Amino acid sequence: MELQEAKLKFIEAWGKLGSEWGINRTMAQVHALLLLTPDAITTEDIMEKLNISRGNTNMTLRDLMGWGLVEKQHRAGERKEYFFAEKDAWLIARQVAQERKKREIDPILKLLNELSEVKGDEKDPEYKTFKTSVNGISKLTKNVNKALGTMLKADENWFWGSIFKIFK
Amino acid sequence: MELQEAKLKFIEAWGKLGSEWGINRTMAQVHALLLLTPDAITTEDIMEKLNISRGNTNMTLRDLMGWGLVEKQHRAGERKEYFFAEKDAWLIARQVAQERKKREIDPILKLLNELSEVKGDEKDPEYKTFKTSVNGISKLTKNVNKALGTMLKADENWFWGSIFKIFK
DNA sequence: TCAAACTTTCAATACTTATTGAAAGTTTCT
DNA sequence: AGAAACTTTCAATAAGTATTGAAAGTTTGA
Repeated sequence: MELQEAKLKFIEAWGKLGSEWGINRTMAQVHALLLLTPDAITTEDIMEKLNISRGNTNMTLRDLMGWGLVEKQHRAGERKEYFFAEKDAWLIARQVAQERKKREIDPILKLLNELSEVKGDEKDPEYKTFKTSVNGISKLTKNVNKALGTMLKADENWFWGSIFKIFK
Repeated sequence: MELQEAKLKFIEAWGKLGSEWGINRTMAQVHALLLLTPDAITTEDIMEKLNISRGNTNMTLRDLMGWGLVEKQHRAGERKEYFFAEKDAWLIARQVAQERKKREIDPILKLLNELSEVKGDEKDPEYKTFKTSVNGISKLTKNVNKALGTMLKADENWFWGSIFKIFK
């Protein structure tokens, strides 16, 4: 496979994966492009390579910066802004996990806690089922969340060492 | 909070969470309803409670059965079909993880392997960056996938014991 | 202060995905 | 075989998301 073909395939696949996991396809593709590009590039470059509009490119870059996946670069004597992505896979995973934890897991946990408090008649099957389901999900989510929190605080070496040595 | 209000909130939140993670909102809501319902219920019941059409209900139930989250129940002397959901949080998480691994992670891993094979000039920065990014993502994905695979095979007790005791 | 160079915004529009509902299909009973 | 009871399909449509592009905004240097 040619390098150029491989790059296109990667960008396409990354976009698809993103959309399957609730991340805007364009956002994933711009990210992929920046991952594969050695130096920082301009909005113009991105528009051209991915065939997307200026507006879309601008908003997507803003989102990516919001996720901490992309940074701006100013160059002395130049008016244009340049963008580049962090290329370390572990740091990328960390940022994405952190962002989704904050935006999605934390709110649902808050609700699950409230729902766990709901009182009712222990003899009522509706109540018993509600409690069983909510408590089970709540407990599991809390544990997953705790694990995620620990990983987010941890550094790369700890992660590769402690976690993956469990799995052969 | 009242039980009925709590149930509605749970269904709504579950639907939202689902859609944020690329799972059809209705599918997540039907699943939530079944989780909260002690006994098996009919298509008609679901249509009524969630205000959705017969067609939508039917297709959603089919999907849920495809994910192994819901089962059909036949009752002697009855023509109608009844549906119910597995209520154990761990089993649910397992099924969802298994399904997404198969549909989404396995294909991307296959591609990453192919992309890792691409040869090029080690002095070309484009090639070097491509290699670094793809290899990093590939390695991380492989490890996560391996971990997931082990967990899927493992039983509940192993999971709660071995994994979560790492995190305080 | 002006205007060129560049960035940001957002209403309009295109695209994607979900949903409806009625017709077609199936099963079961008499 | 016929018809009632129920399920499935799928073309049409609605709803939800993403994208465009041109106008407005900003910054910089002469």
